[in-house]
Amino acid sequence: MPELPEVETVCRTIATQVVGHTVTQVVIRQPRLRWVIPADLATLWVGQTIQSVARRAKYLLLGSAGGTAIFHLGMTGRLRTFPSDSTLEKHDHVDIQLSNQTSLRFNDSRRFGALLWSADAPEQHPLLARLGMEPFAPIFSGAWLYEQAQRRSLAVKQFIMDQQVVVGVGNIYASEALFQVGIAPQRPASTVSLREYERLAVAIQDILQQAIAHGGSTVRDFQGGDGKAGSFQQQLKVYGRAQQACHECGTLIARCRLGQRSTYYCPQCQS
DNA sequence: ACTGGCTCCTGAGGGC
DNA sequence: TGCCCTCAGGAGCCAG
Repeated sequence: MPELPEVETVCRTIATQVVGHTVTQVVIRQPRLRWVIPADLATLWVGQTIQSVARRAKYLLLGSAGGTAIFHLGMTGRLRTFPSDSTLEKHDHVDIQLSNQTSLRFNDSRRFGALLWSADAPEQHPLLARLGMEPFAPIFSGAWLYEQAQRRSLAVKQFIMDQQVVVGVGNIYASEALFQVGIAPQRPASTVSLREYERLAVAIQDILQQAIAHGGSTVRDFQGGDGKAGSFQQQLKVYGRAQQACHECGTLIARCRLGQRSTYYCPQCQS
């Protein structure tokens, strides 16, 4: 699925393709995404010139004078430009036709994605207002994680996946980052030391950087703009490796569920 | 104020 | 070959 690195890539790519162009028509074939696309979105958007494309967490923000369109790619969402007359494919739910004869097309087989509209400053939209820190923000640090973790009894893996704490750490990366620093995923967040959070913060950034370098991580669903699956999955040390030998110590990788999510760890290396 | 469980959806993969 | 069942997951929402 699109993780933070992939969303950033999509953001940069479409920015070069849509900024400065005017929306001439919005075709909605399937309005029922994670939330129903607002009925007045097409009316509000048509005639607007896209002035900016930005990312906040995994949300993509297409700004114009009259408001901001907010996309989320969910797990299987893809957002690409095509010539306006190009052939439709299955799950092509929305087309934003632009004045340069291209169409920004949203395809999402599982429909966990979203397309919403914000008339006001998008950062005040309910979905964005309470988001946590960007992992590459200069002030993101172990000290900050440590501070946030006090009085939090939930598992540290769920804590770093909490979008109100730090954004963009998905299920795969959470398991991998915790393995990298030797912290057991089920430990209550408040029991992790400052020193450990300092290493964990670095590991989160490191894992995300690696994923970018390898073109994404998705085990099953993600395909990059070139249609190739990302290769980062081959770098995974624990995710999806239940009952296989740990690369570090040979102990069998364990699997458990935390917050309804598959969680992988080495019982020997992580404590 | 937190936490855990539920929910949306389709497609992959396994068993037979 | 095909059918059916299970599982996967981002993350907001809500009940406890």
